[in-house]
Amino acid sequence: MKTNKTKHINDTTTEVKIKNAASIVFHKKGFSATRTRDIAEEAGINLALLNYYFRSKEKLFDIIMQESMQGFFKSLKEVLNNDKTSLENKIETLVNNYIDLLTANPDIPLFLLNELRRNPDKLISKMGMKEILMESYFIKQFQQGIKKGMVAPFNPIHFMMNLMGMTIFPFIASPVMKGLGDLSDKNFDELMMQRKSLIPKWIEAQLKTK
Amino acid sequence: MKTNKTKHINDTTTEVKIKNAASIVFHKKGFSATRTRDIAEEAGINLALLNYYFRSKEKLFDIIMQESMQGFFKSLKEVLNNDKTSLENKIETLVNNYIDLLTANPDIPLFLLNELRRNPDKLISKMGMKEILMESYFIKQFQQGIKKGMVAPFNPIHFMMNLMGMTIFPFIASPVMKGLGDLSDKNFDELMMQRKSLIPKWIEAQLKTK
DNA sequence: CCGCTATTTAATCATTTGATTAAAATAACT
DNA sequence: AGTTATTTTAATCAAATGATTAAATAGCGG
Repeated sequence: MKTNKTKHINDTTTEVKIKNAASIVFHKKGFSATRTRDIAEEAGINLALLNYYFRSKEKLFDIIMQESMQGFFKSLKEVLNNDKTSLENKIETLVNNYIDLLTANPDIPLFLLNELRRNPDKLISKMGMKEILMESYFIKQFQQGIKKGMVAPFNPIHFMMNLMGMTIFPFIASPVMKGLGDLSDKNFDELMMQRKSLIPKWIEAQLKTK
Repeated sequence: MKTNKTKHINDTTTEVKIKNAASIVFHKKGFSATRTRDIAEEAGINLALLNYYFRSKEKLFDIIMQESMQGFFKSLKEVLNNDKTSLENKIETLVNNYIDLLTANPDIPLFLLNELRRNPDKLISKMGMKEILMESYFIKQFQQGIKKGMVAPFNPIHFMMNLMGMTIFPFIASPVMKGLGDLSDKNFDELMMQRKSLIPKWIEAQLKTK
């Protein structure tokens, strides 16, 4: 089998080339619309190689999905659980991180959300979603804020919906937004940069609104 | 051809049955993942009928897409252009309308956004997106608000991103939200009902935030 | 009832597409 | 160089799938 890695001293392994290609194509077209041949072409390899390295389209997809998912939620996990930063700082950091991430990879959220709908339970529970938020240091700070009267008492999931909605949605709906606002790609990116500082202010105004 | 409708005195026309079925299946699975056979089965008709009434899968899809799109933006158009309602009232009405619409049809936004990415230009320009917002009565009110100092001076597209983000995104990302917040379907719907009154308040707080 | 048209069906095609296989090429190692 | 293991290729398969065709059925005016 493929135990020996010393073969490819040059460049990247064929396996990695395939994974990178698969990532690009899957992200852009989703599972059903991508042909294994598309991936092979993108990777510059023969179709059979794909089935040689990964047993099937499904298997390859699962790997890409898993990694994309982890990549996406890694930042969320880390920031929410940092016990050295304030609530305000967490908001700023999250917004900044995600706007940067999505400006560079605008296809990821729609990809994830689509494929999550295909089988919600498996991936959601596997990622330990519940723990990410509800058992985070952030939640403690949020509750504290409520107790002290600094934060209006509402379900923290509303907060996440607002933060993610304002941050992520514009990327998902970018064609609509560009259409509505008559924006060029450059205009759009500029607006998103502005939002790095705007969204935290808006969120903080919300937190105090009762 | 199919000029005579007197045949089907009962129930709905076969053509309508197919369209309804297509709408359901396309909304749920998207273009690539739906098989024409799925639609035929859902409609309770023979596969060949689908190609008899609509010449191809593409043609049928284009019709469904067109109607879904119009259905979705109808409310937006009307509300934004109503010259008898206040800014605040428009916000409330939009949030209420869309939360009701999406509670009943949660699959629509992801469907639209997916297929919009497949060919943005055609549909966006066809819908007259630019006019919907930038030439609306709403925009005049928004500018007025800025002049009077009641509204902070930022690009109104930010406002749309926030409104739609906070309203629509939770439905698109419902599996994630349910996971993060450990919510049952019922819990989720209850939260969304709460948001009908929360979002307008948050938006108004944002409008004043500078 | 007859003849005509619209509708519906069953059977079949042609293409696409995921997967496999056997052979060739390449690298690794002695 | 010779031998073995690994990687890559070309050719092919089988199933899925969109589409077509020709025949059957049903409604309707005369």
